[in-house]
Amino acid sequence: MGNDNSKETVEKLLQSAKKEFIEKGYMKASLRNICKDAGVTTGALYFFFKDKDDLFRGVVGEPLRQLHGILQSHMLEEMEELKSYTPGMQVDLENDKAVAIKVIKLLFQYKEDFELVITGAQGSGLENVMDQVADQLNIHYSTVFCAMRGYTSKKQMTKEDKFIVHWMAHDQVDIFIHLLTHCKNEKEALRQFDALFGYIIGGWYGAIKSMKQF
Amino acid sequence: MGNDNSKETVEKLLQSAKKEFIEKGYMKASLRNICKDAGVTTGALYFFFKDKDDLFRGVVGEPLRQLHGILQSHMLEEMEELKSYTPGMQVDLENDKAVAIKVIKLLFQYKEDFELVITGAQGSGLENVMDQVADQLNIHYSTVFCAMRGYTSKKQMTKEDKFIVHWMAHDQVDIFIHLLTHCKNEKEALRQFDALFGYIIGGWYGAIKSMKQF
Amino acid sequence: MGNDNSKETVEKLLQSAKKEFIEKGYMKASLRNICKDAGVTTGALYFFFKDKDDLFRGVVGEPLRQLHGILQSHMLEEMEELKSYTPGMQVDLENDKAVAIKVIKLLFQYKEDFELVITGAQGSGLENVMDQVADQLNIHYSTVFCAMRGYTSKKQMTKEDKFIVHWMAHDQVDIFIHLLTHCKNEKEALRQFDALFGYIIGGWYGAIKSMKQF
Amino acid sequence: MGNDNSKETVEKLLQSAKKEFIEKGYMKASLRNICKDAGVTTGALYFFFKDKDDLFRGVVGEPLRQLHGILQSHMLEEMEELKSYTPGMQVDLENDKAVAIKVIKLLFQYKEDFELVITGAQGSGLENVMDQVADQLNIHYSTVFCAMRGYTSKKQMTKEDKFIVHWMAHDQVDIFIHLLTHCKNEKEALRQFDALFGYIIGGWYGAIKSMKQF
DNA sequence: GATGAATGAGTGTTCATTCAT
DNA sequence: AATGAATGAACACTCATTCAT
Repeated sequence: MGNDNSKETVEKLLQSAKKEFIEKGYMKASLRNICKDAGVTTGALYFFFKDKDDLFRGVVGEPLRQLHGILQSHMLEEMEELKSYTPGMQVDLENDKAVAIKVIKLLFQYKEDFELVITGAQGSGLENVMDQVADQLNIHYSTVFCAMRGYTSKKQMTKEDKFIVHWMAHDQVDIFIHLLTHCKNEKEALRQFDALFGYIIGGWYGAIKSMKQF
Repeated sequence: MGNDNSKETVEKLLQSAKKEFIEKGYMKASLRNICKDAGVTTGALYFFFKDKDDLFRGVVGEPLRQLHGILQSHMLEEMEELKSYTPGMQVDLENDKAVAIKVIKLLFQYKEDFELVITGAQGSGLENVMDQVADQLNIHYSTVFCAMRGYTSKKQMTKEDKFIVHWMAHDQVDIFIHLLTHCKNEKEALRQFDALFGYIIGGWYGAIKSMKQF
Repeated sequence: MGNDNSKETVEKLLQSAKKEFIEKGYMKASLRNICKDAGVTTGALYFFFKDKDDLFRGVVGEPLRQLHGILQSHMLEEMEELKSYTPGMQVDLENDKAVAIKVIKLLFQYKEDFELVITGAQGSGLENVMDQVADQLNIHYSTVFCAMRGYTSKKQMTKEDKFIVHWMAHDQVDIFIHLLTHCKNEKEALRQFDALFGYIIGGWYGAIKSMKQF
Repeated sequence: MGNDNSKETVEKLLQSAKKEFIEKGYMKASLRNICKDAGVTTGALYFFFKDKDDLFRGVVGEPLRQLHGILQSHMLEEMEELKSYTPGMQVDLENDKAVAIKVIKLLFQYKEDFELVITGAQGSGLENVMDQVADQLNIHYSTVFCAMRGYTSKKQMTKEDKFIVHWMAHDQVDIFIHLLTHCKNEKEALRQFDALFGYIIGGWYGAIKSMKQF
């Protein structure tokens, strides 16, 4: 079947590619260097990957898919819960915290890959992928925000509401990135996350308090 | 002196460079295109600018210098004030707010340039310049933090203290960036800043509250 | 025997190849594309065909062989007839016309294939195949020409004789090509052929008349 | 000014390019080979020529422009003449012959270049340029044809008229090509052209005679 | 102050073909 | 009869930079 060799080749290629992408970033990375390092010709690379972008996705795609999965399933759950939501009910932020912890664990499991996506994806098709995560979170936070305010539809959100929620979504992402890039391991990140979670909650109430219409 | 012509040439070059850098980002920008657009040969460019990086600095250097200046002088003032600081005194956050407003005004005065630095500097020597701003702010916030806590030396800061202060510095920068990229003009930015300032203050207290040793 | 599968594979390959060759021409056609379209690996292609050129011949070989056959058998007949030829005898051009009609019918029967040979064979071993047809016709027309002139041997032909005969052979081929590429079907081609046959006959006499030695 | 060197470089490049294009045809020609042969780097080539196609035009463009010029000015003259045309007047075919002779002279002046265009342009932007010449001639011959027939407008032409005129235009081009590729010099070509001119005139009348509506 | 020419290394990508299995 | 993997050379083209004039 030639299965052994082929898997090995792909694996080598992915390893060499990761090394090069991390070192130089997507744009400056050289496919020739990658192939040379993998001990393979460029033709072989193109047998397994459509193009440079596809190779990049080969390196970081799986972790991203998992991240997407966690967030997606969390949001589906939430949809279920909100069906039985009645105004005045307490919105459970602990659930959010649990998800965040899951995310942090994933981030550190694939530390190199996520760092690569964050700092080295420019020029690739994934250069805005973290913004997409922020957009996903934006939807989530909008829902929570409306629930807290007793809005029955997102259409009731004012421009200012939307702005602060959007900011929060972005900031949530930045917190994850900050933890990933400033903590040496998962354990430390989880410890620091407590304060950061306090920060974002405090921030939220602080922002709302300073908005006139309350 | 031929001063007229030379200034014109430099000006044209800077304009064309800005256009190209904004459109393509530092790395993908082509000096050839810039020269063609400026109606000038590459040799002329290299008479005025050392290399690609120097040209980039020529485009965004001045706004960055002004930003740096605002922050620097603010911090020098602060140093003066803190000399006469005695524990128990109220730390004036309103001063911070005033500086932030100055910064926002500057950001919108040179909107294109700062956006360029934020999104298109990768590959240039300025790719980390916003991190340097965060580092500057980090020093500032450390000082304030210590004052609030009654520390007499930064050496009294715990690891956790340092972490949250570092985060705040980064987040402050992100707030500026968020305002710049999400508000259509200075006026709107200043309006939204209120809530965001509330956010960061609230965040601060929220973070501190959640830290055990308090 | 596995005969069924193999025939299917070859058939698919030939179909896909024809599509690709027509679309891109011999040189720009990609064996990879052909195999992908045929749902087969390149190895399979190379089991049935020696190389790219052989594949091209696989597509257009049969029609070309038939064309060659028609012309060949026509020329053999002619050889027979000319054995019983005596000077002064009328040379029968109607026979030529009959052959031409056979050719036109064949051309339209395999319209795509012949168009492919005519416009897309460059780079392949068949790029000059229509010139070879012209050379075949050249022999034929030389014979007819000599008969008309009362020459007993082709050696009696002058340089000018040879030139005009050669031209006629080429032009005959061009007429076929013109009909193939400018008429939408066999029926229209046969109708237009009448005028074109008139043209070539008129041309012949016109050419001869303008040659001094007559 | 560097004028001397630059002109030399371009000249060398064009010479090497012509050699390579003639030998291999447009598609198979290698820019690398051309540069190597010219003793120049590929970058230098791209300083003078936009791309491969531009280089090809650099080689054969001038002759083509002259050919176009001859035909164009001839057709403008004709337009003038036809203004004073009255039905029944003799249409002067001698003028056509004079133009043809001019063309033949041009063809042999730039023999290599025209042969290149005819046989090696496939894949370049000039691959259909001889068809465009035929189209130019088509307009011309339509005019002459209508004059001969006493038509007052081209709209009176039947489908068959158009077909035969179109064929003649193509055949006229083929005659030029045939002379170029089968005669060793201008002198021989001009001599053979007489017979060929007789051929085309004879062909014309032969075609018309065989069309029913006369 | 500025030109125009040239460098030389580099880019991602594609190709027909081969061959062990 | 056919696969899947790999080769290795080639491709057109772009780049920042240099330098004599």
